[in-house]
Amino acid sequence: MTEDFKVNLYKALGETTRLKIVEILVKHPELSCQEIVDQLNIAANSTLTYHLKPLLDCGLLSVRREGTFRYYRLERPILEQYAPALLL
Amino acid sequence: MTEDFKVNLYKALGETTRLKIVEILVKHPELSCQEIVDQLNIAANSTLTYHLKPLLDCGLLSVRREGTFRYYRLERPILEQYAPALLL
DNA sequence: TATATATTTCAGTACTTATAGAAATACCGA
DNA sequence: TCGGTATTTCTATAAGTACTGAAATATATA
Repeated sequence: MTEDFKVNLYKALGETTRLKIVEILVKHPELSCQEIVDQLNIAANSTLTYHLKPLLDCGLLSVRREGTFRYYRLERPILEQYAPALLL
Repeated sequence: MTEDFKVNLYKALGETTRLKIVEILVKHPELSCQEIVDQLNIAANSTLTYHLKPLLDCGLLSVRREGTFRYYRLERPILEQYAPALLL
């Protein structure tokens, strides 16, 4: 496990919008892009895509495609290991 | 526990120099400013002071004064709760 | 094929952060 | 009080980040 991995993981969690995304996904098995945007204070879907990237890159989220939708879900074991306080 | 607290804590951990400070202090009971600088890739003490602030503000570090020295130590219970992987 | 919906990519901008050197502050011992 | 050491504050700058609207891409369906 490289040092950069941990920095990137905590950097991903250390931003208001991204932490909210994680907290929303703690409460739902999976959500589409639009369903997540609807629960955030952001004006553009492109902002969500921008924030999803670091969360996906460090393995905190994964994605499932279904038609034109993409459903995002939390990888709970990773969160459990690195930031268990967020699962409560 | 406010939302901002968690964001600030993970933001504090989500930066290379600050994560290194935490990892150094995992291995030592307490260290002075200069002792920490000597183990980091930074050229100025002012840079250390800059990084200590967010770590102190979120309660991950505490400080003890002794003469002209200040000794920094890790608040392990906080790290245990929010980022236990860093204690290993 | 054409249209509609969902999401991402692109380009620009405002804002924030990391770094450093110099000056200031704090404390100690001679 | 003076000189020395430890640390912080100040100021500036370069680099990185968050956000947006518009355009592009992808998929489903009529």
